[in-house]
Amino acid sequence: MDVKVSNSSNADPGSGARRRSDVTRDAILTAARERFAADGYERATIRAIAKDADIDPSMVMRYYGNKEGLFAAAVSIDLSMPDPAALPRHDVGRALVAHFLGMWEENEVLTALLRVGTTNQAGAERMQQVFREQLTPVAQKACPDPEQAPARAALAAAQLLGLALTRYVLRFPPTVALSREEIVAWLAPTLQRYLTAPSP
Amino acid sequence: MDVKVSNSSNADPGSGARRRSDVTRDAILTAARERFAADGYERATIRAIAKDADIDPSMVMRYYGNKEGLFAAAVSIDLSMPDPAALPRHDVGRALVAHFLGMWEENEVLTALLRVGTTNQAGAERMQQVFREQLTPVAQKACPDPEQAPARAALAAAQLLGLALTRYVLRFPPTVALSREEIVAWLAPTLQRYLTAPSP
DNA sequence: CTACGAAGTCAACACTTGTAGGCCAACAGA
DNA sequence: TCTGTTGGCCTACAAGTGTTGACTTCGTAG
Repeated sequence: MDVKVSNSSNADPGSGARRRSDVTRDAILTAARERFAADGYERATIRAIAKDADIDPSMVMRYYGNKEGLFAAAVSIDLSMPDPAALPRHDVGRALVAHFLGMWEENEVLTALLRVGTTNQAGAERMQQVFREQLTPVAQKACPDPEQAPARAALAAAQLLGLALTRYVLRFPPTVALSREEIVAWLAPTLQRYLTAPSP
Repeated sequence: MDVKVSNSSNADPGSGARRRSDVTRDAILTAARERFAADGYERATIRAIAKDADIDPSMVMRYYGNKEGLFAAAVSIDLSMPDPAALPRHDVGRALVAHFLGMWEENEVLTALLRVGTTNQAGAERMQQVFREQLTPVAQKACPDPEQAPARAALAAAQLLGLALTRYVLRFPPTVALSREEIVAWLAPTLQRYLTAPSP
């Protein structure tokens, strides 16, 4: 229950006291991310994760308290959205789609969160939080009326998540077959309209 | 193993020999649909479904063989797409969005399939099949080059499934707050473009 | 070197899961 | 009425789950 806060991601060797166990902790997190991404919450068992990380299942409990704690620690998302002010307003749609495609392909955490979000309440809330905190600000800068930002961000999220769902989770063959350039070309005008066009 | 084919959904009282157990079979299917929609595949246990249907878990096994058999029997989807020929080509986007919204709100099976598809291989394949067989023909009639129909249908599916995901599964508040009319107004042009516009 | 705390191992727990098989009651045709 | 079939319930099992606590090993400060 009294799990100590990990600072393993804080790569500051000066102030942060690195513990001897940090390598194990990271191995657990890496294995957890893979399993959650591949199997979803229920089928990613602590035993399987521990086996992947080549440690004892009880270590997972010791370091992360319980399965939910492990999930929370494993899935911390930073969409690293570009500074909205720096985005060209007339091309924000294209920039967003390209950015998201890159994020999604280099980072399995997003797939993990999407898989878990559909089955697990905590996962769904985490997903909400990520998009609210990280996508809405962009919408706020881009759209004509700031009050509409949440709705416009939600529309954009629907399009982006739908693409991720069909491409990286359900793996619809035609969607997988599309090149990144084609996807950008098709989706950019959609995002552009959701974010900047006047309300229909 | 030798599960007999249910004809409970075939409401032909003349030829189809109705069995005494059909009411139980239907109760099981109804409960299964609810549980799969609410909990996904893993967390929808046979015991819970049986309890909802007010029968013994072993009945589920007897009638549907195993859990996968139950899922297959419970989730049979008919999007009942309107005849593509009857659709006005210039307004196919609006018609599609409206149709899908109606389908999704009256039929929890779609939510069940979406939830299960993200965790379960069989679910993902079933989902693929549904969209391939039922959405692609519409795209074929609507789009300029029939060869592009799968890709265009996939783009439309991404947008529609993304909306369903954020509205009915993840329940993003801004998406839930949108009225059906607003959703149609926003998404119709997108679908229209994905299906009918020239390739970008 | 020694002692102490951290890191890691092992075995077990309480529980849930899908699934199997035996048993009894209700029905239908003779 | 008797008999074979169908519908239904109960108990049980083997496997797998998250989780716990006691034990051993290791690294290091004194």
